[in-house]
Amino acid sequence: MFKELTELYGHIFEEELLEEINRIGVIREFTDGEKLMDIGQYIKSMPLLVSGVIKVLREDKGGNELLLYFLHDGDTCAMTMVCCVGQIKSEVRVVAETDTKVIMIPVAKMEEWLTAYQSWRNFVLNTYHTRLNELLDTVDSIAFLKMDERLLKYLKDKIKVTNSKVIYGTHQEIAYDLNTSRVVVSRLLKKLENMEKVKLHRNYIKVISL
DNA sequence: ACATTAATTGTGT
DNA sequence: ACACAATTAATGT
Repeated sequence: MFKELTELYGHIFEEELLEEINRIGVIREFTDGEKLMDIGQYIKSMPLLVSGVIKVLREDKGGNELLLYFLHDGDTCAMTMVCCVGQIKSEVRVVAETDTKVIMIPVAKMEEWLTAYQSWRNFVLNTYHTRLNELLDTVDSIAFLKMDERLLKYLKDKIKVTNSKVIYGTHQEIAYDLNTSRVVVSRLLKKLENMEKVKLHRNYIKVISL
């Protein structure tokens, strides 16, 4: 675990802190589709992503899900940090998008480090900042973009976080993330295929260019 | 290898 | 949005 730790976070945290994370943190693995945390839950530890992709979702009264943003290695959940400090219930659902490995840090420690380590404080503030920007981005996209543009953004994001030109999953799953119907997604994807931007297959999509 | 079935994707209204 | 058609993958024989 220490090797992965230094590779990912070595440039951000000082030696001393890395060692403490190594000592305190617990590795946990989640498989595709597994929930790391759900709406209404209290949070007792915060995850540091080591590998894989996680998505953060919001749910409306009707049970419809909406994708807020993706997280990948080197990220952590900004919501978690706020929630655990205030002992507040989670407002979001967090689901493993691919098989994922995380380091769990107990709340108490993460608060302690906040005052003890400059680099930790910066890290927390930084991720909070970038997450907020991501969030504003998706707010914009929902408010101002039409479905076809939202889908495009979704595909781009997914390529970025997974580092792969191939997107696995069904049209239905994409529809859930975007909170629309499967038919709409299928039609738009078909258009993109005709424009030679993607190649469609059952259960996966190859991206040619966006 | 073939037939059957289930799941995913495509299309017209 | 719905219904149905077409296609593909998975499974059993």
